[in-house]
Amino acid sequence: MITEKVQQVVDAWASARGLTELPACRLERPADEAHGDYATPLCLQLARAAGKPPRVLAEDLRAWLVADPELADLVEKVEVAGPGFLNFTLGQKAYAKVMTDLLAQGEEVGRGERRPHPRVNLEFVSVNPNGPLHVGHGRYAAYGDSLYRLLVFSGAEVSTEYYINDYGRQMDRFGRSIAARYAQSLGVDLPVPEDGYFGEYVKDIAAVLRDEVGDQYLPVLREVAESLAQGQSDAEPRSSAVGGTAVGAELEQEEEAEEEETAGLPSEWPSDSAVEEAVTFFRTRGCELMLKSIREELAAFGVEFDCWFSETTLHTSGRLQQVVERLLASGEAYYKGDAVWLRTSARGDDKDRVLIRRNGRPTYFAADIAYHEDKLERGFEHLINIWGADHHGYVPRMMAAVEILAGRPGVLEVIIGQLVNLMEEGETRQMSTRRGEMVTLAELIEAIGVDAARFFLVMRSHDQTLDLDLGLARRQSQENPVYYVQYAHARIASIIRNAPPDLVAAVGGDPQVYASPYERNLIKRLDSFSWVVQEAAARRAPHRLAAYAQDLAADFHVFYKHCRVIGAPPLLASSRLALCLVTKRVIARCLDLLGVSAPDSM
RNA sequence: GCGCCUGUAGCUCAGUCGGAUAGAGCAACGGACUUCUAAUCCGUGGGCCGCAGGUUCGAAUCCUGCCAGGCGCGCCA
Repeated sequence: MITEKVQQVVDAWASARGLTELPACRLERPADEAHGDYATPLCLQLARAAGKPPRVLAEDLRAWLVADPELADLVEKVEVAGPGFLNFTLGQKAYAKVMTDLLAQGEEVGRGERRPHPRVNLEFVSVNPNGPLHVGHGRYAAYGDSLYRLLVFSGAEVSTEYYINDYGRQMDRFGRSIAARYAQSLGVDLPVPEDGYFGEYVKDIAAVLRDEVGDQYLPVLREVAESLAQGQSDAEPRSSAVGGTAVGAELEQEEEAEEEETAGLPSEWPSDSAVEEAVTFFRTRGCELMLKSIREELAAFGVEFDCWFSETTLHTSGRLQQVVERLLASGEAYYKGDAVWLRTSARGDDKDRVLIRRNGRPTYFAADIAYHEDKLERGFEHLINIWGADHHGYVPRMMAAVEILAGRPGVLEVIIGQLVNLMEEGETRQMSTRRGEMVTLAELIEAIGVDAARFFLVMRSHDQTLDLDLGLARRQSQENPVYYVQYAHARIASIIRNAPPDLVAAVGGDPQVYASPYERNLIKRLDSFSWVVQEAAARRAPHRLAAYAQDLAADFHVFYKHCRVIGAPPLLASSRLALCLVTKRVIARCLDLLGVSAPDSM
């Protein structure tokens, strides 16, 4: 509030002095209390352009600020300090005014003005439906969902989306793995393919499908098993690559690196129509079941999506072929060496990329282009994708592709989240969906609960790799800062419960008195909430909300220690209760934006 | 080799796109419950902001080079 007022006067002053190129007049909270409640280095920044010493500018501006009657009412004094800082000390009225303003905003305190444009599409998680969510995915789920809530609260129009990679060889392997477990459970020794999925969850899916179809697919799989037994002499074990730890990363992708392209099913399995049909069944149903479980797990984690988009539909609807044809027609794509390429190198990529392979099959990239075209056609004006750091090499080509589709740059924004480093009692632990070695999100939630897990996963910058030691997390969950914040909320709820009804009813109607530094610090913190929201949204940095919530809780706990509410003289009591009420609302909002509950008692 | 991210207290990390004496939590030590919830509060100790230059009134922040760690660089998905 003070910031806006000061900005007005500064603008007037600047235009009167003929100063343009004005940097934003930031009011900072100085570390040293001797420097007032707020300070700005504006004049230092302006000195060069103005051709005057900063202190001279500051004195001049100070005169303007002091002369403004409205500002003079709020600010006790303005001082020129140091090399040219302007320090503001707030007066009594400023605190009452801020509080009146915050109270009037009710539950919506801090919410930004609604901006219907640009319509934003936010895609995140998008885990392949061939295994359970692990904690790495959990980080993107927590981050993406908090970002979504934050963007909406800051005023943006946002829709969330999960892209289902339910097409391609990865899914075939998944289907064959389920088929093998299905056969095994019925007494047929059909081994899981070497490039298949070995996790226990595959057996669970197989058991469900066995209940669904009985032994319907057993004969055909028995034939497969016999055929494999005959020709197994040339099978050689593939070395098991061990990559980094993996969060959005799927190790299986590395392991297939040198593999030959094959059109249909992998070579070991006979490729007749009956086998294909069986595999299709297990793949399709397995994918559905896996997706269902992923969906339920995310919902339990507090994460829901507006749209679940299937990659397969891009292939079956013809959209993929159509977009490639359009790109060829416009000259953005071309034939070379029997393959179709896209001119991404003309738009910042290292080289052009293949859309349609020599063998006629489209690349994953081509499907992604069709997908993003679909997003644009659905009316989205800004596309945000959250990817793991292991996909950052893919960014330039996708940016180029969307630039071509949209006809202008800047439509696609890719946020790269760093990975989660899994540790077990200090030892690095490798993860692989294929081998079924992972710490699942469900495990983490079971160990420390949704609130602590979400807070932990989102409280650090997404640009920072995150170390997670499950054993340590379990032991230290009581130290999770989320409880510190929640406790402040519960304490306030308790005060409100214990307060006389007439006191609660009177809140907001009284003139307010805030004289102590504990009350004033809390008010200043609350006053900055809307700025924090806008800043966190603009920088795609929900972790700032976590930091803010901790600061706010700390300010409250100190206030609580020193300032009694119930039993204080009536005017003071209602003023303080108002402060409690606003604090409670802001804490609850912060926690909600982080997907964390705000309990009334602990 | 090239590209992206990171390097801040013993540990985990903030640091408001260049501001005043670099912050918090945990860990260590010492205090505070007869009062609205002690999951709290108060105090103490702890730092070549990876290293070296540069830009300027001013650098953890911007630029260059180096060092270290993570990730990536397919007609894989």
